Amino acid sequence: MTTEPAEAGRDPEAVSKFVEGFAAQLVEAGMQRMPARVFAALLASDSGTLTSAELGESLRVSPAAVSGAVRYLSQQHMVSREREPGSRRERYRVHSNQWYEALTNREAVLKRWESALREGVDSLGAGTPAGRRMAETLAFFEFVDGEIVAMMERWRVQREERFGRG
Amino acid sequence: MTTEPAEAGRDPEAVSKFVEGFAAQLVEAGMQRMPARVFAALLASDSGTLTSAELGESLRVSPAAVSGAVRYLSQQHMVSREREPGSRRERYRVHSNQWYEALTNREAVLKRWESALREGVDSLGAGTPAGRRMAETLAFFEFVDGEIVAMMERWRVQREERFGRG
DNA sequence: CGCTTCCTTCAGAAACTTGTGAAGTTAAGG
DNA sequence: CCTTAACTTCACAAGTTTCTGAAGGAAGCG
Repeated sequence: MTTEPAEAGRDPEAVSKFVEGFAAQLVEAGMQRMPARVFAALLASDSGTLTSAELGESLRVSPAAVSGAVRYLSQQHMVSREREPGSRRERYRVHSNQWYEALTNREAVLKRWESALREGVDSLGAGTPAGRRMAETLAFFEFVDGEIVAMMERWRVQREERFGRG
Repeated sequence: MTTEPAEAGRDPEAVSKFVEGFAAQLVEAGMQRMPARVFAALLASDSGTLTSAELGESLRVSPAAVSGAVRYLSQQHMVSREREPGSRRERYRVHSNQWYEALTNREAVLKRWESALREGVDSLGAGTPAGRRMAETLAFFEFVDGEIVAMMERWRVQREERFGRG
C-alpha cells in the first residue's frame, strides 16, 4: 500500500472528462481558463480538497499556474486555503454550499452598474428619454438586489430539508 | 439647419463619458469591449436607436467593428436590428425593458451547467462524496431557474406600476 | 541555525483576441 | 440592368492574455 493520492479508486479518465467539460462551461460564462479548471477539479474531488501538487499533476500545469488560479478563486470566495498543520503543503477546499453563494454575490458587480447608471441619469438628465431609460434599468437592478437576498434565504431553508446541514 | 444626427443638443462629452464608463463595467463583468461600447451608446441615445454609421462615428471605430459587435448583441437578444424602409441603412435598437430581461435569460448558460453537473453525478456516482456535492450544486441551479422566472413576473408587475407600459 | 520543501513572484515566450483595411455581397434607385 | 450605398466577411497586424521556467522567500525539521 503506497501513499495514495486521496482520490484513488476512481476512474481518472471519467474525472478528467468532467473536469474539462465543466471548466469549459465556466470559461464560456466568462471565467479564466486556469481558475475554471482548478475549480472544477476541486468540485470533482471526493474530499473537496486538493493540494497544490495534486492540482498541478492532474491538470498538467506548473505550480505557478496553480498559484495564480488559486489566488483568484480565493479572492472570489469560491475556495478557501488551509495549511496542513506541520507541513509546508497547502490545501485548497471548495465548501460545497458556500461556493455557489459566492456566485450570487455578484452584488459588487451590480452595485457598480447601478452607480454607473446613476451617473448616467444625472449627467444626461432625468427628464430626457435616455435618462428615463437608464432610470428604469437602474430600478430593475435595485429590485434584483433585494430579490437575490430573499431567494438565497429560501434556498437555505430548502437545502437544509433536502441535504441537511452539510 | 443641417441634417442633425438625431442626438443633437446634448453634451457629447457627457454622453461619451457615460458610454465609456458603463462599457468598462460591462467589460469587467465579462462582455467583449466592442459590444459593450456599442450597447452603452445605444442605451445612452434618446431614441434608443442608432445607425451603423452613427455608431462608427461616435465610437471612432470601423464599420467592420460595428458589424461584429451588433451581430453579437443581437444573438444575445440585447438589441434588435431593423431596416429603415426604403433605405440601405440599418438601425439598431435597444428595447429598454427587453434588454435586461435578456440578461436574466442566461438560462441557456444555467442549463448547460446543469447538464454538465448531471453528467458529473452520473459518471462519478451519486453515492460518492463528489457526486453528492455535484447533486447539491445541481439542485441549487434548478432552484435558481425557477426563482428567476417568478422574480421576473414580480418585476413586470412592479414595473408597470412605476413606469407604465413603456 | 541551516537544509529542504513548497509556494509565490516575475520576466518573457507563445497563443489567442481584437479591430482594421480591402474585397465581396446585397439591394435601392435610376 | 447598371450604379452606388451600405453592410459583411476575411486575412492580417497589433495588442493582450496566459502559462512557463527560474529565482526568491517562508516555514518545517533535524
